Amino acid sequence: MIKVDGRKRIVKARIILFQDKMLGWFGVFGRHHLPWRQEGLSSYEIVIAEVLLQRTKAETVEKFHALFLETFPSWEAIAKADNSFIEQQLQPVGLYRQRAKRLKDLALEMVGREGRFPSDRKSLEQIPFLGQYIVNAIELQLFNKPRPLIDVNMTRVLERYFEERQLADIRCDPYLQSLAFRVINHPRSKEINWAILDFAASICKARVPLCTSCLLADTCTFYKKNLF
DNA sequence: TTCCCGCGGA
DNA sequence: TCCGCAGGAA
Repeated sequence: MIKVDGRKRIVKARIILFQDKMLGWFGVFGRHHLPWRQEGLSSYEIVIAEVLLQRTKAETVEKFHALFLETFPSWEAIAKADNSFIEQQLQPVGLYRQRAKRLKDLALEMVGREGRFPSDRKSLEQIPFLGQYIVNAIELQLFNKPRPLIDVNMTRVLERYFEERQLADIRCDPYLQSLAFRVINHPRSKEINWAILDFAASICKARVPLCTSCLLADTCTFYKKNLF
């Protein structure tokens, strides 16, 4: 590692090694079947998936999201539905009261915009329910820009393999933000993002990481420190 | 910083 | 039982 601006900067070769390993792993073990990763989805379908995925396991959303899209096929359908009905439909995935209210606000806004998302980041962040994560997800998936999907899972993987963050809030940590961007800044940005999320869910798990079946263990900071 | 919430795995 | 989960807003 090299010191830059008083902080250790991870060398490029280590980033490239991580990217290559992740892409290789993703080809074999990635969750390619997840419905919101298929080609040709509308912006509505993509954003609804992100809304449902908040603090909710992908496996849970997977079983639920087709039914939800059937019930609410468009922003208009949500915008004109009763709040109590939206709550009722969201109940199986939890966080249903908050989600229903915010989703309705978002739907009303999107009806006013005729379903089109603005392409600049500042305008996106003005729209209700669109925080840093979902804005990144929109830029990544709708506008094909390299953007990191920094959630607790990606954070855990990056902290274990590279180095721990400085701040409690992952959205405000400049080290984590810049590291994540370097890692996903690649022609196959979308796949690397998904690879890290899948890898976090099935190998680099929060409670019991499966280091013995991890292809990155030999170069992993966390593994070396804990000597599994 | 805290709350929101049901689900599934350990 | 308990813990953690593709976050955002107050």
